Amino acid sequence: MNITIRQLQVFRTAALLGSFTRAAKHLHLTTPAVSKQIRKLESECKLHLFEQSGRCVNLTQQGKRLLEQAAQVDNEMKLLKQMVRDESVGSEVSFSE
Amino acid sequence: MNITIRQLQVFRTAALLGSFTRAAKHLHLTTPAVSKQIRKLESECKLHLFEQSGRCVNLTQQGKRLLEQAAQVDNEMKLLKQMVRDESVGSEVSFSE
DNA sequence: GACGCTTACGCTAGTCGTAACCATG
DNA sequence: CATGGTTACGACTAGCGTAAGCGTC
Repeated sequence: MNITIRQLQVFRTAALLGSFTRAAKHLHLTTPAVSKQIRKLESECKLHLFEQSGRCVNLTQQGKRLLEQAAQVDNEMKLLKQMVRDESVGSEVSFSE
Repeated sequence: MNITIRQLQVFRTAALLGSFTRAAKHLHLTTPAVSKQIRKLESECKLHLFEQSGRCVNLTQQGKRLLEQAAQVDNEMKLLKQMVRDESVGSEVSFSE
């Protein structure tokens, strides 16, 4: 069970946008990259996250639950990065990113 | 600013055990691996995390603050993994890990 | 036939271990 | 001189892009 922040980030984007292609554009990636990250996450979790109905993808029930929890993790991670940013401003030159 | 779960995990272990070598043993890694992860995390955050006093390492003030926030992230991540584990048990065979 | 997800293949970057090095007690 | 952190180097894995394939409208 090796879940990465990156996988959750890609998963969340795809879930919220309802499309791998749109998620890819939003993250400045390609569709295959998104597809593979999702697939890897699914194999790590041993869960079906998306259901392909026609030409668009929808979250499964398990996917929805994971999405909620992933949002929590993402939120804490955002707080951490914000804190890091505040700290580094006080001590040395902060390079814009 | 590309911070990974892995880096935070290694950082937390090293901080709590007060030693890179002990952290390495605890995580089934080698000392250089731990040292490099910490160093990479420091360069990503642009923060000094550890202060080497003699032959043992101690957290700086910034390090202590990061440790607290890292614990929050780790906690949410643990909840996520727990949730995943519960879900996958209900749907298919769960391989022990 | 256009759009969207998937698979195959190659490349680059990240991660780890072994070995050698340096500093401290 | 024993212990602990760092640097150098090589091997392995992961992540991404391009190209080609397949199904749906």
